[in-house]
Amino acid sequence: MTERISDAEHAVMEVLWKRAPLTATEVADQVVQQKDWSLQTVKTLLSRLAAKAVVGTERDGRRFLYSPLVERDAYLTGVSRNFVDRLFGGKVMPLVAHLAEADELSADDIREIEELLRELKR
Amino acid sequence: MTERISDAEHAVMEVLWKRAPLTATEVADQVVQQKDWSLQTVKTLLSRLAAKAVVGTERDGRRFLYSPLVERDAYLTGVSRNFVDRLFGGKVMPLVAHLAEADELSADDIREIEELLRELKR
DNA sequence: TTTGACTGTTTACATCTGTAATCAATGAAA
DNA sequence: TTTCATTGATTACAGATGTAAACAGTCAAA
Repeated sequence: MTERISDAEHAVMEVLWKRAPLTATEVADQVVQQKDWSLQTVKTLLSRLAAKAVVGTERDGRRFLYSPLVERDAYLTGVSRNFVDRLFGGKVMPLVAHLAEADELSADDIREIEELLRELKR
Repeated sequence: MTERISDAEHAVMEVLWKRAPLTATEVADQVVQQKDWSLQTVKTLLSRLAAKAVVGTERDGRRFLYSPLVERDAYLTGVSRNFVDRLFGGKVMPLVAHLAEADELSADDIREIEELLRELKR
C-alpha cells in the first residue's frame, strides 16, 4: 500500500531516482529543465513527499539531503498494476492488444516484446 | 486532446459504454452494483461529464437520456498512451518487461500475448 | 556585529475530486 | 386541485493537487 504520488511529485521523484541524495536546490535545478516551476514549488513537493515518507531526509549542516525511500521499480509495479486493473480488467493482454490495434506498436516493438517473452520462458 | 475523466467519472462511463442511452436512474442502478454511491452522486458525475461534453444529453420528456460522446477505444488509447509516455518513456516494451519481472504475467498471459503478436505480424 | 544569501517551514489559494444535500420544476396520483 | 415522487440544477464541503509567497533561522561575508 504505497502512498500515492501525484503527477507533480512524480517529476521530482524521477530526479531523485536518477541520483540521490540531493539538496532541494539540486533537485530543482534538474526539475526546472523539464517543468517551469519555481524553487519554492519544488521545495513544497519535496516536503509533501517527505511527509508521506516517500523520500527521506538527512541533515547536512544547514540543509537537507533528500533520497527516495520508495524504489522506482516498486512504484512502477504498483501503478502499472493499478492501471491495468482499472482499465483492462487486470489483464495485460487486452492492453497490449489495444495498443497494437491503435497502431501504437511498431514492428520493432513487436519484435522486442517477442524476444522478451522468449527469454521469459527460459 | 480528450477531456480528462476522473476515476469516479470513469465508473459512470463504463456503464454508458456498455449500453446507451440511459437515464440517470438507470445509470445509477448499474453503478451502485459496483460502487456504494447515492443517486445524487451519480447525477453529479453525469452533469460534470455532460459539462465536459464527454457524454451527450437528449431530452426525453421530463428527464434526460445520456450517451457517451467519447468512444471507449479512443479513451483507452489516450490514457494508455499517456501512461506509457509518462512512466515508461513512451515504450511499451519496458512496461511489459516490468510487469513480467514483477511476476505479474502468468505463463498463460505470456502465451496469449505471443499468440496475439503472431496474429499482428500477419 | 550587522547584513545578506540560503534553506526549510508555514500559510495561501484556486481548481479538481469525491460525495452528497437541498432546491425547484413538474408530471402523476389521490 | 392538492400532494407526492421524480428529475435536473444549484450549492456544499472536505481533501488532494498545482503552484507558489511570506516567514524564520542561520552560516558567511563584510
